[in-house]
Amino acid sequence: MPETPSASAQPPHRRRSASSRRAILDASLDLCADQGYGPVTVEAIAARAGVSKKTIYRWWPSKGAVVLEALDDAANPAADFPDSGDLLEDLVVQMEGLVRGLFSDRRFGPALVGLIADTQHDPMLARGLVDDLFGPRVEDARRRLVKARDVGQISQDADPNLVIELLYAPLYYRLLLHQGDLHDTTELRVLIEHVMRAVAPKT
Amino acid sequence: MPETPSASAQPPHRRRSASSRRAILDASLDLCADQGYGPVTVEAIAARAGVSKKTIYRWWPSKGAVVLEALDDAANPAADFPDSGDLLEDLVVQMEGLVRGLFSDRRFGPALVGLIADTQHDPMLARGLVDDLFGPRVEDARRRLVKARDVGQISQDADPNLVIELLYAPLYYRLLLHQGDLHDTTELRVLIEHVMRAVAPKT
Amino acid sequence: MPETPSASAQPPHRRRSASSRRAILDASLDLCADQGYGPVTVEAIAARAGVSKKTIYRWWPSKGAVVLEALDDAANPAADFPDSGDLLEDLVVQMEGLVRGLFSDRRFGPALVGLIADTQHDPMLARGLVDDLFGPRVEDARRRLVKARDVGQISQDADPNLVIELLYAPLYYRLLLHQGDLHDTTELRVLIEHVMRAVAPKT
Amino acid sequence: MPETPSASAQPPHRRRSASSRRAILDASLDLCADQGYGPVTVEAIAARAGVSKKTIYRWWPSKGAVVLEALDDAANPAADFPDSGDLLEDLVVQMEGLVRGLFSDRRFGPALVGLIADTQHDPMLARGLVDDLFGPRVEDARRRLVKARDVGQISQDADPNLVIELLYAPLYYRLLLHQGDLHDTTELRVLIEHVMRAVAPKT
DNA sequence: GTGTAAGCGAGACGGTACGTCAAGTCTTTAG
DNA sequence: CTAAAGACTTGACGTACCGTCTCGCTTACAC
Repeated sequence: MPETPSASAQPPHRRRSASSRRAILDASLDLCADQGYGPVTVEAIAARAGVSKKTIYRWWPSKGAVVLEALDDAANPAADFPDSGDLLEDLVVQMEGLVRGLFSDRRFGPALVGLIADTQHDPMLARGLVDDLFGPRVEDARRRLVKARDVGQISQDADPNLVIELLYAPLYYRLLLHQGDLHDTTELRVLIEHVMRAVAPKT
Repeated sequence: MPETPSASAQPPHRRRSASSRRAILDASLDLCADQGYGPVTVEAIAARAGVSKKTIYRWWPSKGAVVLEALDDAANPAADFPDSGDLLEDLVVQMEGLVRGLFSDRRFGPALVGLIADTQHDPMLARGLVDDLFGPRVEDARRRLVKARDVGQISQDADPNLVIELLYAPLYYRLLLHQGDLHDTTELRVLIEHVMRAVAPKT
Repeated sequence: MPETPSASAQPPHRRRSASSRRAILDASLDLCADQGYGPVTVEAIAARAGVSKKTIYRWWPSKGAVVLEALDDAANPAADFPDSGDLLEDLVVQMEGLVRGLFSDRRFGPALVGLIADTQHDPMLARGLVDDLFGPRVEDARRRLVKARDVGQISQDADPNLVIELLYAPLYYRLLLHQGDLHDTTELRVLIEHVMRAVAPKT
Repeated sequence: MPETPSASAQPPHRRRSASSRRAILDASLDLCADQGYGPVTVEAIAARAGVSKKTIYRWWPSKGAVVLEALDDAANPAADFPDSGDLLEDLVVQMEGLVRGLFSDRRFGPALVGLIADTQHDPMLARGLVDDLFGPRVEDARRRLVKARDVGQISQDADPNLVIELLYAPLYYRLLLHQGDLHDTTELRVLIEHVMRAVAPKT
């Protein structure tokens, strides 16, 4: 019997410092909160994290990549899409959580906006943003909507992707142009109700 | 009243060069088209416009202000919101024009996205963007929607501002995240129809 | 009749700052005196001169070029080779001055030694050192020796270049290997007398 | 007393790798030959020797110390000063050997020059250079000259140290300033003859 | 008409940050 | 315990732009 039968050895990096990584990710979001994304520099992240620039450049290609990983890392815990059976209430709950993160936590909103801007001239970063940060979360929402459609809560014709855009795009629109609005839950509920009306099942 | 007889109170600069201004605005958009907004520098704008940096800094406080004025300048001609009486068709026409500008003309989309990003750490620029570029155009749309509501084409309860967001936010959402999609007019029409259904007048 | 007939206009740089140049040259020698040539950095020169690094790199290709110009600049005043008719006394006077500069002024010796070292991997700098710094001074000495030979003070067979090496090489030898010796004038005179004996005219 | 029975009191390091040492010394001279002393780095030496940087730093304090040991090691075999009774011919033979090493072997000249430069800000290295590399060889020469003086081949007044400087300083002078000259044996013989004339015994 | 003062091109300047390189230290893994 | 591998902090490298600041030149206005 061969030892370690299915074990495949792949030590890609040897001994990367977990504490440095943590400090860098934390520092990057803290600085975004303080000054906004734009003025943040790799130099400043390194200084605040108590880390050398080289260590940052060893593991990330750019400031954007650091912030992206930091956001992904920070957002992970709040991942799962609720599923109580009541689509409208589930959407309210999920989007309220998102809004809280984007608008209230000064660490997330500015960071995300700046990141989006950087993707305009950094295709790799754009890939990362869409695939790693937005992708899984959009997929969660899509699954929830497909399920709702299957049980007849929304119209058979409704395109989940379009619904997602109708729901979430206004959030980002406000985040970008009126940084800090939409604290009001009522407003959010009104938005969702409108979208639900647009895709209501045909009687 | 003979005060300020012939003075029309606008001699702010006495001998500003119109040709330099043109060259600068053109150069800024051209460079945005070539490389995206981020990598564009005042230095490069000056060089391409055949102008000294000093001349740029004399009239604009930052690269963002230049690009903002350039966009405003370029977008002005295509301003007026159509009003044929048929709201849906008017929206289709107007939004198709907008989409064409944002997605097809490589000079506008990237410039606008980068501009939005810069507003995150430049409040003056944010004011300028909302007041000068978006403001008048949103107001046009709002007026058209109020009129449609008055004649009963959409529900009395419908909030024009919310409708505007439902319509336009998805455009910007795609512009930012999937730079280049939504060439398809059909897709655009589907979006508008959904929103119209959300605010359809109650029978 | 043409005005300013032979005047040729050639403004190579426009408005180079003389005060920055002075500050940079002074700072470079001061730092050499403090720490020796090796540890001196362009960064430190810039900081001490109150000047930006860019200003240094605009006018000089390397630290070595700065120090070379600084040395040349500082040594210029003491240029002329004495000529009293008495070769031996002239040599004593001239070499004493040189020794004083190289061994006593902490700014010159270390700077020169480090410069020589850098020439080993910088051919441009080597050219500059030989042509600009050593060249004119060696030529002065050569002329004095040729004159002495013409009037029969040294042998007709004596090669001025060899005499120069016999005289000056020991100085540099000590400078490099026993940094700081040879304060003693007597010792210097003994050296010169030996060399004079080697090239004494044949009776 | 049976303590430390066969110990000959030299276990400073218990298991130093002789092959690593050889590889490091060789690599350091090879790199000096390729690029000159200045640009050589400990990193590059380690890489070329197939050795970790730590191993170099464990046994040597600096790049200079490595190169010094490498030079000493390489030069040792050719050490002994010839003594045929004819001082002039002995000098020619010895100095020709030296010149061959310094000027013809691209490994030695540049390495030595760079080393000398480093001594200007590294007193320990200066000690090592004078004591280990130059010291024994100068002492050899001094002994030969004292012997020549004792048998009346040179003047009783001649200071061996001064003679050494008159002979060897021009070599280093040329090595430093005209890297690569003096291949010509005739020139060398002329130099020696001049010095001999300077210290010829009085009638 | 002719100063004269502004706009203008050019570009040097003091800075900040870039992304890279090497120094010298330290830790982990293998022998 | 030594050695390789290589991650780490530090600090300088040489470059790119920033935004400010003279320079002369041209040019439109006010005398």
